Amino acid sequence: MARKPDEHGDKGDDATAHWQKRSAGNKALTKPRSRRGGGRPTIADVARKAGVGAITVSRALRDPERVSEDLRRQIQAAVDELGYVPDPNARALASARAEVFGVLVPSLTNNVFAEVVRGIYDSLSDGPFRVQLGNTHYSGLEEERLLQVFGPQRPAALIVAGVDQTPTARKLLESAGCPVVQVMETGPNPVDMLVGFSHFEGGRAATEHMIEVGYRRIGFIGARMDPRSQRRLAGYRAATEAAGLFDPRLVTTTPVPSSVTLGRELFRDALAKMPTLDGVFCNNDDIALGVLFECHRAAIAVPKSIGIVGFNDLDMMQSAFPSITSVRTYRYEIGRRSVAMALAAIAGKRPEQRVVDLGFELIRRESTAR
Amino acid sequence: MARKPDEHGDKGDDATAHWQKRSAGNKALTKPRSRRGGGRPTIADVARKAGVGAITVSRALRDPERVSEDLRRQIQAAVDELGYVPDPNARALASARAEVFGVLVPSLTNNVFAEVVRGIYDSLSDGPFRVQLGNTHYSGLEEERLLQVFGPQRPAALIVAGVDQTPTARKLLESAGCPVVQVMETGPNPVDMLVGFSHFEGGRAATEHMIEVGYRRIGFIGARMDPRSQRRLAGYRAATEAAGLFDPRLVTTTPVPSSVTLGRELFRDALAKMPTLDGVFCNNDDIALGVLFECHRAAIAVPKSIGIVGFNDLDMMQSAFPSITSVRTYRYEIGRRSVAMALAAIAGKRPEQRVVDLGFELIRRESTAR
DNA sequence: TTGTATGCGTTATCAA
DNA sequence: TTGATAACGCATACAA
Repeated sequence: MARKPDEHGDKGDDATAHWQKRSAGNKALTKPRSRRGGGRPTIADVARKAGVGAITVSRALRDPERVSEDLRRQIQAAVDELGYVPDPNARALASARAEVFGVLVPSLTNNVFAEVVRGIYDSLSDGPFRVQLGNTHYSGLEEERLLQVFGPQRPAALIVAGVDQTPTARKLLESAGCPVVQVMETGPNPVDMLVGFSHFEGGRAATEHMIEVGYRRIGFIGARMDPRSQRRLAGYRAATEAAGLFDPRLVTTTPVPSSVTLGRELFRDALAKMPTLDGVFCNNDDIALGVLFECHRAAIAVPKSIGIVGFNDLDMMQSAFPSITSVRTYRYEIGRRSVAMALAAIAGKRPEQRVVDLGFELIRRESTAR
Repeated sequence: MARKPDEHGDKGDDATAHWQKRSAGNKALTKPRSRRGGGRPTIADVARKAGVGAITVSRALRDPERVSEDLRRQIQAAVDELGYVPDPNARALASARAEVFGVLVPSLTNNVFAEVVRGIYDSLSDGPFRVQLGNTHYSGLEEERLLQVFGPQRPAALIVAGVDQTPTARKLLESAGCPVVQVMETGPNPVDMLVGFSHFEGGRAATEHMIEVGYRRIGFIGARMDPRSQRRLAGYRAATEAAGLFDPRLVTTTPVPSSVTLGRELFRDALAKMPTLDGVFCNNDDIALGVLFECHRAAIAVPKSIGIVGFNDLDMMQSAFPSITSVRTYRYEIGRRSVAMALAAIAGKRPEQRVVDLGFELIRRESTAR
């Protein structure tokens, strides 16, 4: 039952848009009273009304402490009456610094980064800072390009996902002239500040858990395989090798973007390649869910015949049947923390810890309850 | 197995950040050579190097047609050599128009809006426009506040989710002085332009399908219940009433944000309230998945004992076991289309159709295969 | 604590 | 087609 109506226009409206109408009668107003159509009040208007200098208004708005009680009140009254709002562009131009946080993430729809971004937004919604969000599509080149676009804007801070910037990107970050926070990972050489956790350790902990509860032919299934997934795989490998359980044929990966459906397919592949498989550590929760569904469909008992572990601990992991063991990470908190650190740096109080590891937690559930 | 390492600072680094170092030796350079530390090349530098006026450089960059072949080449050479990039803030100030799309969505993590946003970003990544994203948290007041913040920036266009703006918000949109596109819904009185689909018809189609295949005690389960969900519910009600099947006790809703876990709980509630339930139309796919999991857990046969229909058709619907019937919507395409319409309006070619209905499609799957 | 002069980098206006 | 001049709205530097 598809419903895709023909597109229909409005009844004959003239070609002029509502928002263009205003430019109609403005022709011969002789007075060179600004090119702007809007005629929004400026700081000068406020100053005049309050009977003070423009700079005093500017100060009263940005740093009330530095203006006497009296004037502050007069100015506030004038501001309210006129409905004055500072022009962020003029402000940025004059101060050589925009009240903007540049944020670069590899994906907008991947829930993991969406959570980080949400944390950033929530932390910034109070203050004067806007957010300039960029989608790198998991591409280093895109990242470079976006950094080049962000630069001229003179952002107040930069928050970027990951620690694997290209040399060019890294150089751009270092010369950005503002605090930089790398998020979602830990690593040895932060450009400036860093908040995240160890994907390697997360992968290792997940795998060790499976070994501990008795799984012996544990596969790794991973999609997209970005640097973070590579590190989870490395953690998996470290754990299986330590237990003498590693076998390259147990590893199934693809650069294809992750999805539940892909999880099903990869699991089928893995099983075909390695019929004795008795457990899988998945790249992420979508893949894990796909594995679970495929097990249902193929009537493979979970956790008895196959154990499953995911990564990130999305809400659905706890509700799945059986519920799925996963590595819980603190994405929202990472977003919040990154802003807090940047804000501190902007305020001149650089945080003592430039590297913050928020850790993770393995949540054991039915999918590995042997 | 939690791993939450103590936070550790860097080895004693002085309090000065890398990005502040540069301000060190700039003290007595006597020459009032700009307050800016960076000393990035300006349009004047390019003009000098190319031996032309600044305004010609400006024109050559924005509208090459209006500059002679010769000068254009010289200017381009100078630009490349100097690595000149226009300052967006200065540009915005001088032209009274920022190359920014303001985008307002109720949630950053809800996949539905994330897809719309992704469509918007992908459509805008080529051109000069930046995106200013705002999260309204499903609140009309937040929306007003964000609109007030966006206004002074003089955005080139505004894209907002939904058609239920408060009167104040609507006024702000109308007086924004730029094209406005409302997305995700259809409706009678667009502020300017509109692209979406009918949630009412989607809800009705889903319900009619369930009736058609033989379900008789069909419940509605809905979380969050934003205006779009309300319309889906209205569609459900229209269909059940038309068939003489409506009963208020079949409806289970909550303002609580949606999640898979919540889906399980609401389904339990619904079943307790109405043990004869034989099908549920869910608000969205997360809820539907929760219902499915709860059915598994309670050993309720799907689709035999209970039929399930979701909304939006996320990828996991096709992979679930059994696969879940859902109403497919075109979020990404809505995002792209909204940008295309805004861009056309900016270019002075307002699209003939100011209202675009992208429709939906009911995807029948195992969860309703009676 | 407050004000004056000036600059920020770019584009609109108008004339050539 | 090109250019000189004057905004654009605000903040810095410095003086009062």
